[in-house]
Amino acid sequence: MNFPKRKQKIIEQLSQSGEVDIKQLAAELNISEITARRDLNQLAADGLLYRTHGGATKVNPHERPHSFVNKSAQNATVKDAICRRAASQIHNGDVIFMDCGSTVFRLCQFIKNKKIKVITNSLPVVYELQDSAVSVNIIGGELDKERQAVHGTTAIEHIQKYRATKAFLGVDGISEAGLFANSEYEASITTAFAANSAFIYILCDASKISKETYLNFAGLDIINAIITDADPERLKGFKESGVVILKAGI
Amino acid sequence: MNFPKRKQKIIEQLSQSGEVDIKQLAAELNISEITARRDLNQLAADGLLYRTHGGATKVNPHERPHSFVNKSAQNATVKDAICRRAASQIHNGDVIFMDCGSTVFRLCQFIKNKKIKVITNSLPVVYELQDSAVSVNIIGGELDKERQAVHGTTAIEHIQKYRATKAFLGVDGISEAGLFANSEYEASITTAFAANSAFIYILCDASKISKETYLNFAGLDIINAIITDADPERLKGFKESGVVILKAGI
DNA sequence: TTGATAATGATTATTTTTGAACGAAAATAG
DNA sequence: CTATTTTCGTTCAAAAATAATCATTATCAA
Repeated sequence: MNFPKRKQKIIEQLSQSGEVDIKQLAAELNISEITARRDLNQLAADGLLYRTHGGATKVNPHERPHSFVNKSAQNATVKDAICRRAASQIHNGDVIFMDCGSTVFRLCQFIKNKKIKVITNSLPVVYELQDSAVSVNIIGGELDKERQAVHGTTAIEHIQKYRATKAFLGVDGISEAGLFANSEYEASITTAFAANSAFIYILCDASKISKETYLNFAGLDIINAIITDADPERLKGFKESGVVILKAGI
Repeated sequence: MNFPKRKQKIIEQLSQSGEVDIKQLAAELNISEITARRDLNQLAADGLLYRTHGGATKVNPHERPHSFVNKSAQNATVKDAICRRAASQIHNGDVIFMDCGSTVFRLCQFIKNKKIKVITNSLPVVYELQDSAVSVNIIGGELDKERQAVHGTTAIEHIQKYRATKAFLGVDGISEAGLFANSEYEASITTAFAANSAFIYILCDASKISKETYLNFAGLDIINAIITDADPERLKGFKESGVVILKAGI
């Protein structure tokens, strides 16, 4: 039996019973445990299930099936690890900026009970923090329906009125040359956030490291730290810019 | 049984009975007390419950995300009739203000296909117009979670930057003495909308007519028209202020 | 056939999870 | 207020699961 066939069986059983077990899966599909594990890992990487110790469970049977949540399902485990690390940096009383990246979005679940203020241009973040202890400040301006976020000159002016203790931002790419974005809009928002925050964290998974794409809108000097799952070896060059590297344990 | 599975059980029991006990949990899930304790600690760290000595309690006794929807569903037919009339006043190219009232919210469904710009402080309106032809501009500022709307000085400043052709606003009461609101916040937002719009409509069902409540924040002179299902006889006195009465046919 | 590539399995080292023990802290009873 | 009981956190060890590495097998094209 090949992988696509097995994948189908796994998904099927998962949707029925809600969970699968490595041992039982190996026996049932007549494969070794290591292969069963590899299968589950691959499916988890595609966001089709949540990996657990010894097996897997369905993706969020409890959470609201809102269009917001879907986009961020890719690489959920890696992103969650990064966000858990990020959340440990946030303490009661903080005022934080959050931008509209899918990684940053997953930070919401870990800060719901903190007594902090969040200033954001991301609708999914607003929605997610609606029933939480967090005080939310929405950045005003034109709504970009594609990205479900606010942008434009009004948004920039709004940001400039506020000062945050910490900013948690995503990028499309980052290298020793600095930060990269796929659009001017994202770049200007990120720059504004960075200029008005005391400490700036970049959240990015390994795929963004050393990736140079479209617009190099700022140098590494405007940020203070990078939280990532990537091997610190790959980030050695970054340290010369005084950027702190925080490794997220998966 | 692994952690995600246990987590699910714990949350489930918590939402039912409101509290869990370490000993009972350990016996029920067939785990040691120390593991039960660790589970509760982790869930508490993620803000999913409150840790107590010997157990845990629910974190959010008030489930209120439906309150807005419920309120908006009351008198639905009447409100829809009012909104249908209001929608007939809106044409392509208009720039309109919409506030956070439950009546105004129902206007969304009638304008989804119009090529207009909507400027609003209401989150439900934003969500509702997400997949529509309408270009949305969100007013920035502090989020009032109770009313799911933005308010505060930043919001007022934001409104003052824009000019609308028409404004569609709700009130808590209206009489010959003018407009009434239940809070300063709503009053200041309504005033700001009115001051920056060329033509101001008030949407209100019969129950609001001649109702004087709490704060009389403005006279009838700041508005141009009232769209209502009420008998025009009851509104005779209003016409002396130059206000147009538009009767909504049920 | 032959070589290259991908999938699978086996082995080992590492990590995670779990439970037990014990002193410290908190709640309760007297 | 003190003593007792309960609960908590920490440390340590065992067991399970995992990741990493290497070997084997299967597949496919030249």
